[in-house]
Parts: sequence; structure tokens; C-alpha cells
Amino acid sequence: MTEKKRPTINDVARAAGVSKATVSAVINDTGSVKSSTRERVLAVIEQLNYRPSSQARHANSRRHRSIGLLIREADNPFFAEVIAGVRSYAAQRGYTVLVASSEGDYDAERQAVEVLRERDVDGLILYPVLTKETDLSHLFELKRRNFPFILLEEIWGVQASLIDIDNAAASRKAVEYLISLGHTRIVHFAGPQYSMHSKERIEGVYRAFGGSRIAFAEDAIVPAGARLEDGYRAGLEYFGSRSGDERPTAVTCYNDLVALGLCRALAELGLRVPEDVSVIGYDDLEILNYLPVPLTSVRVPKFEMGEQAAKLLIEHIESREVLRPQKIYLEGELVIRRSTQPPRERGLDPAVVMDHAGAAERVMR
Amino acid sequence: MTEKKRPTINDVARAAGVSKATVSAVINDTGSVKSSTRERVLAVIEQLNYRPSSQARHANSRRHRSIGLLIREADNPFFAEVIAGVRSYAAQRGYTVLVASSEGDYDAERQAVEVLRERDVDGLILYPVLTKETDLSHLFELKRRNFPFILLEEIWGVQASLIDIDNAAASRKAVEYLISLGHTRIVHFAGPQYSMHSKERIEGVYRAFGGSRIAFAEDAIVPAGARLEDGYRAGLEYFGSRSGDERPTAVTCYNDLVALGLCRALAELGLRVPEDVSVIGYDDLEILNYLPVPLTSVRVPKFEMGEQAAKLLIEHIESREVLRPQKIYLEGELVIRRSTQPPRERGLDPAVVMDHAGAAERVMR
DNA sequence: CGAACCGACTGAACCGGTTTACGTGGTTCG
DNA sequence: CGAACCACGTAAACCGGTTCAGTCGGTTCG
Repeated sequence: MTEKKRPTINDVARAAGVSKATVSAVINDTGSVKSSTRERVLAVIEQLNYRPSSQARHANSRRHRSIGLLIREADNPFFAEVIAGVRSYAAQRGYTVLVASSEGDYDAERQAVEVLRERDVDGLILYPVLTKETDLSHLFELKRRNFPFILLEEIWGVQASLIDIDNAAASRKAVEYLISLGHTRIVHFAGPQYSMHSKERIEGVYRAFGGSRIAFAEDAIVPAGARLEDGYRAGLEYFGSRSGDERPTAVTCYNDLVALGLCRALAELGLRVPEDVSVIGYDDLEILNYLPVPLTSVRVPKFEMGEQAAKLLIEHIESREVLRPQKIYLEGELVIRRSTQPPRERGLDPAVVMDHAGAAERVMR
Repeated sequence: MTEKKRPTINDVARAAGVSKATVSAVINDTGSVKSSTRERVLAVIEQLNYRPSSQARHANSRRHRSIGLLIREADNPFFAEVIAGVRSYAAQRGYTVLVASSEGDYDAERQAVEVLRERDVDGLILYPVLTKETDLSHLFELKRRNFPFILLEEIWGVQASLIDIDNAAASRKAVEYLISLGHTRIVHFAGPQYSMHSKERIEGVYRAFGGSRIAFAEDAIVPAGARLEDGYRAGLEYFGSRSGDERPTAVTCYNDLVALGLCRALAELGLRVPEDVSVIGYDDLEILNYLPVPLTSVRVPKFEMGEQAAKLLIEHIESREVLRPQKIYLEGELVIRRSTQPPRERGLDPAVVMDHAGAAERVMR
């Protein structure tokens, strides 16, 4: 590369006729520099378009003002918002964010953690991947070295700071809402098998049933996954192989993508939402508002979760001592839209239907 | 932080009783090291869980094996796929990717370029933001310094490498398909005012009309934008203020989000897709396949674009000389789904409708 | 008038790696 | 038997910044 090399502090010092220590002082506004000297140095910096290398800058301190964020699926808009929140807060504090995605693959996660650490990030924010025999040694290693990290999903056995919402409570709210509408045959399309979020959401379903007098069907927890396709396939399979009374009248889903996939499957099977089946999603992606039948969903404060995680992580990083793990739970709300209504058998009370069709949106805390 | 400091090459050297040069030789497999020594060093590395800092590693070369990617909207799944492509190829070549988003804001773009360069990225991939009086000086500055960068959207006056599809051709194909179905009142919901992609797609619309005998309506180019909300608002406004014959029977959109927003607006106005209005999107987001009426759209090879951009950029970075700018155009296809059909007036030929409803998908090159 | 102090600036060490030039001691070969 | 060569290691310089201990000349004050 015949590249005119990027100017260094030495070039500036030479051109301004001062030592590099002085240039450094000007840049960082430390020490005392005569204003005439400062002007001269600044002029040279301007003219050379000099920018100090942040790498070299932090070579001594071993702190680089950067944090790593490991997500699970790059193409889920849910994560886009979390990332935006992390970036927003981090930028405000002068931190850079390095994002990596495990795509749900455990080995990719381990490797990504390695790479991020090689890149000298000062701390990590993680959506961990859990599989049947997850080896948590890389996380224990982080603990052992007192390397700061924040989880966005609980892991049993790992003492670490956490930002999350109370998934069980939110999930329970969703099911209870369906029960309050009069549904009695309700199922849950669950997320990835070993995901803690999925477990928590399932737990919420159990609790809702426990609190009601409605019998809990054996097949009420349907394994699906986290992606559009998962909801679609599980939907085809589940509803395709059942008819009439065997079919549930309402479904809560692990997330919005699964819900949308399910809706597609229902449509292909000739079932209408919400007339034949009520559907509730989770995450409250913006795109849901633009569907022909806007989806009822659990609103998760995605952006805020990102901000909070970054805030907590930077606290850990900048603290002199090792802070004890802290768990922060944000609130998830149920946003009621048009994909839910009372079940058919109760008889279509037009007023109730109108109520749901009329109001664009209603929020339950 | 009472952090047990991360081990350095010195710690390893000391523990293994060798010089750091030897440790370096072991790590990089350069020079000659007795196998017994190598073993010993490796054992210590293992035991200390030592990982060389990639920053320090490249301190000399001023090449850090990292590239910056500047996108425009973090929450558009389109970019998620491009990012994935960039990452995929970059990882394969041992490069890290730093992603920043301008969110369509010009000042944010300039700032992001600064930050990325401070972070010592070796090159940049950019979706530039264009506004009415865009000052391109930051791009000229890159050129002047022979700093490698790739554009993912053409900018007049900036000689740089480009990866894109032929937007005009793809857009033309979409309109021509509508014409072939018999539509005569077709409009285009255009993207951000100064975006080159939007201009190119508009150009394609003109060409399609120029090649047909259909009169081009004065209001055939409707300013919308790039987001769900833009399509929704423009749709409400445009279709809300016209009735009967004034209404177009088909619309092509700047992208899929706009198309989806438009669909929502049409639904609220009591117009059905495709019976009353045919709609074509652009980008072919996966989610479209899961809508009740899957959208006809222009398929853009998003992942591949990311890969190609990374490949070309790394070529530029690693080349000894400054390479001349190279423009690569990938192919965009029209994917025909259910949101398009012949206009009503021609009489509903059930066979044709069936044809469209039956086939899940058809691709036109 | 000399000591103390201060503002302005500099040289050198340092961070954690890589690279290069050089120093060993042991073989091989003419 | 001495020169040439090789395998194995090391010391030191370097990258581009920051930091700290000093240097130096000029005021201030007792």
C-alpha cells in the first residue's frame, strides 16, 4: 500500500517544534501549556488531520474503553434494539461496543468470548447459549479473573450481574389475560429447549394455570424455538394433527417471531386469528403493529435493557473493587391488540369484539 | 478493581524461564524452537490461560485486522444480513468487524467515521447518508489518504469501490411485471429524498414506463421514506385523499418495510391486497414470507453483498499498492408471491388468480 | 541577594507485543 | 583441525501513545 501513513504524535511534535509530551498535554488538556504553544500545536493537528490512536492511547492502562456484546441471533430485531441501547449509553460514556453473534451455537459463543477478550474489551454483556450439556467453564474463567460481565439471561450456578425482566410474571400475565377472556384450552409454544428465558416463560404458564381452576392439558407446552420457521413448523404440526375440540383456542408464544410463524401456519390450515385462535407474542417488535391483525404481545423494554446493562457493566469496569453481582428486573407489560378475543364457544358477543377491534391498543401492567 | 491482571507475555516468559522473544516465536510458530522448550512454554500458556493482546500485537504494523462497517438503520433486518455477510467473510480472514449506525443522520455518520478511524480500523464499508447539501469532505479525506473503503451505495463525485445491485434494472423489472399483468395506474412509493438507491429505483420506474405505452401519471412518484411508519403515513395520505379511478391499482415500494406500512394503511382504508391494490416490496426480507399475503419483492443478495464487500475491502487493505476503484453489481431478482395480481377491471379471471394463489413463489430474473 | 517557588517544557521509561541482529555451542566437512 | 554452518536463544529496538521526574529561566519574598 503506497499509503501516506496516518500521522502520529511524533509527526505533530516535529512539525510544531515541541516534544510529544507537550502534544499529549495539549490533546488531553493536562499539565500547563502556554496558550501560544497550544495554538501552534492545535494548528498542526488540524492541518495534518491528526487523530490519536485509541489503541496506543490505552496501551499503558490496559483499559481500552470498549465493551463486548454477545447476542444470539443477529437477524432478530429484538437484539437490534438492545444493541442500540447498549451503544447509546456506552457512547455517552466514551465506550465503543463490539458486537458478536453466536447464532445460538455454543462453540461459536466460546470462540466469540475469546476473540472479544483478545480484542481487549474491558467487559462483556452476554446472552449465553445454553445446551443440554453446557460447559460453563469459560464463564467461570471470567469469574475467576474478576473480569466484569453482565448476563441478559440467568444461568443457574453462575453468580453474575443480570439485567432482565421477570419472565415468569409477564408470561403468567399473558395466560391470565386469556383465561380472563374465557379461554380454557390454552397452549404455549415454547422457545429453545435449554434456554432459561424459555423455562421462565413456561414457569409463568404453569403459575397461571395453578392460579385458575382450568385443567392443564398434557400437551400444553409445545416445543417450538426462537425463529419464524420454528413457529411455523410447530404450528403446522400441532394444529395440523388436531381437530375440533382437541384444538386450543388460544396460544402464547416464546416470542413474536414464533407467533408470526404460527399465524402463518394457522392461515394455511384455514384457521383465523383471532376468531378461531387467539395468539399472544412476546417482545413487542415494532413490525407487529403493521400486521393486518396486530399482535397482542408482552412489551419488553429492549432499548432500556441495553442501556441498563451498559450502565451496570461500566460501573463494574470502573470500580476500584470487585462489586458484588447485582440483579435488576425491568417491567414487562402486556400490550393488548387485535390477535386476542374471547373464544368462539361462549358466543360472539359483538360488544366485546368491538371493544377489541376498536381500541388500537391497551396496556396491562 | 482488585482484578488479578490478565497475564502478559512477560509473565509467561518468566514462568517458563525463557525470553519473551521465544514465547513470541512459539505463539507464531516462527523461528526455531526446540520442541522441549515449545512444550514447556505451551504448558505455561495453558496454565496461565494466556492470550496475546491483539492490540499490542499489531502495534508495530499499524494494521489491526479490523474493519469498520457503517450502516444506516440498525433495526432494519436488511442490514442484519449484510452485517452477517461481512462478519462471515471477515472472520474467515481473521478480521474483526466494528459496526456503527448513523441512523440516517449525517452528523452521526461523520462522527462514526472518526471514531472508527480512531479505533484503528484498517478499512471501512459504508452506506453513506446523503442529504440535500451533503458535505463529502470526510470521504474525500479518506481518498486523499488512500484509506481503503467500499461504498454500498453510489455517490456521484466520489471515486470509490462499490458493491451494489443494479437498482434501476431491478426496479424496472418490478414495474414491468405489473404492466404485464395489465396494470395501467401504477405508482412508486419512493425512499429518502436524497438517497441514491431511491433515485436509481425511481429511474427504473421511469424506464419501465418509457418502454411501455402507458401514460405516466404526474403523481406517480410518491415520497415516502425507508421505514414502516413512512410507508404507513404516505399510504394513508395518498390513498386516503383519492377515490375510484384516481387510485392506482398497483404500487412498487422503496423497500419491504415501506410496503408493509403501506399494506397496513390500505387495510385501514378498507382496500385489499392484492384484490384492490397490488403491492411490490424491495429487499425480500424473510419476514414477508410469513405475512397472510406474502409480498412480491425484489430479492437482494444481502448476505452475499456483505461478503463481497468484505472481500474487496480486504483486497484493498492487503494490497501493496493503491488499487483502482472497482464496481461490482450483483443480480436482483423479482420474487413473485401473492401480493400481486391483474387489476380488477379486466375481470377476475379465476384461473389467473388461482395461478398466483397456488404457487408459493416464482422467481423472475 | 539568595532561597523558594512556579510555569513551561522535555527526556526517558513504560505498556505488551514483534522483529532483527547477534551470540552461543555443537556438527560437518574439506 | 579449523572454517562454515546450523539450531536455539536472547537482548534491544520499535510501535504510538501517557506519565513522571527533572531542567530551566523568571518572579516573589524574607
